[in-house]
Amino acid sequence: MFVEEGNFLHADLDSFFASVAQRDDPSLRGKPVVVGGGIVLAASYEAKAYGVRTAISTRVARRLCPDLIEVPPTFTAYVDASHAVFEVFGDITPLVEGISIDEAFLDVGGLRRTGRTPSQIGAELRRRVKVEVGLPISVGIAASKFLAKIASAASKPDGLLSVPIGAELDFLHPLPIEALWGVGKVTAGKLHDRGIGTVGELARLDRETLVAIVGPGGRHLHEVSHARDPRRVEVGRRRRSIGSQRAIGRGRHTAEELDATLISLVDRVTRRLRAGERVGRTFTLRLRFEDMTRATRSRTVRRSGAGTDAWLATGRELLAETAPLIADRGLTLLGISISGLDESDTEQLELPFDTVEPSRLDGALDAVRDKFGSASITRGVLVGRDRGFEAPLLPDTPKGRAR
DNA sequence: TCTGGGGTCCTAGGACCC
DNA sequence: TCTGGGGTCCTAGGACCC
Repeated sequence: MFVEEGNFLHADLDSFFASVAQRDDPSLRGKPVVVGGGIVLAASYEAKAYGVRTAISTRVARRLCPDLIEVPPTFTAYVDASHAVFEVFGDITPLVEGISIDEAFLDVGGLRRTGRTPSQIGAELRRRVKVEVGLPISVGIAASKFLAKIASAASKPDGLLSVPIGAELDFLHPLPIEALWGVGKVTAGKLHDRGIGTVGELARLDRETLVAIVGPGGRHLHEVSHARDPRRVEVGRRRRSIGSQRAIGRGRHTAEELDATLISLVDRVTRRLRAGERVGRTFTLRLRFEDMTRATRSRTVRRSGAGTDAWLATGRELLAETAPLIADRGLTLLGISISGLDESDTEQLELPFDTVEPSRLDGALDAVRDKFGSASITRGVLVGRDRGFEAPLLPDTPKGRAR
C-alpha cells in the first residue's frame, strides 16, 4: 500500500543540553541528569521519568528524584554541537529554516526526484546526526510546518513520525489543545473554562466564537485546528533583536549598582552587535519587580548604531525615567534588548550643511562623492539634524546625474 | 473651516517558545 | 520553591502625514 507523505520535516534534538552532557561523559549515560544552575535547563529522559521538567527549580527536581545528577551548562559545547547538526541538515537540503539552537524545519519536496520518500530522508537524517554528532534527534513529517512540529513532539524520544496526507485530522483532533504551538497557560485556561480539552473540540467551534474566547489569536488557532497552515520554509532568517538580562535579587539596589549592571548589559549586547556586523535602531529597557510585574520602556533613534557609548546614554535616560517605578515596586531584574536590526554595511558622513533642502541634493551628492568616490556609493539617506528631514541619496549613474 | 479615511511609525504590554 | 536567559510575534493606541 502506498502512503503519500508531506514535504515538511521538523527535526528536534532530544533534551539537547542533557544529551550533550551524556555524550561527553559516558558515566552519565542511562542516568537521571539535569543541566542547570538553580533551575532546570534540560532533563534527560531518565530524569523526566521521575517528573523532572524544564524550568522547575533544581531543589524541586532533587526532591522528585533523589539520585539526580546535576551538571552545569557548557554553552560553547552546545553551539558546536548545533553547528555540526545544522551542517547535516544543510547537506540534505538547502531549504533549512532554523528555529532555535536545537530545531529546524526542512523542505524535502525537491528531493522527490532522488526516489527517496520523506520518511527515508528523515531516517537518514536521524542516522547521520547519531553517527556524526552523537546525539539523538526526533523527526516529524507532514504536509505543513505546524503539523510536522507536532509530529516530532509526538515521536519523542528518539523517534520518527510521519502524518500521511489525508490523515491529518485523525492525528490532530484527539490531541490535547496544549499540543498546539501557541497555546500556553493563559489560552489553555480560557479554553478549559469552556470545557474544551482536545483539538477536535476546538475545531468544532466556529471562528467568531473562538475569537470571542481567546482574542484575535483565535483566528490562527481556528486555521491550524483544521490542519490549515500555508507557511513555507523560510531560508536565511536573521535575528531581529539581541538582548541580555540579569536577575539581581530582592532588596535595595543603589543607583551605582544599577548603573554598573546597565553598563555590563550594554557592553555585552553591543559587542554581539558588532561581532555580527549588525546595527540597531530601538533600545528597550526591561524591568521586573518584586511582585513579578513587568514594565518596558523603549526609545527609537534616527541613526542605527552598535556603539557602546551611544546606547549606554540611551539606556541611562530610560533607567532614569523609571526611577519612580523602581522606588515603588522594587527591582528584581534588569534587561535590555536592541531591535530594528540591520546590516552595518553603511558608512555615515557628517555633511557641512546647515540646512538641507531637496534643491540642494546635487550639492550634497557632490560632497559625498568627494569623500567616498562615486564608485563606492550604492545607496544612502540624508538626514537633517534640526527638523528630522530625510531625503533619498541615489547612486551615481553612468551619466553622472542623480536626483 | 470642518471633516473623514488610510497608512506608517513608535511605544507598551502580553503571550508564548526553547 | 519564590521562579534564568534568550528570543518571536501580536495587538492596541497615539502621533503624524496625505
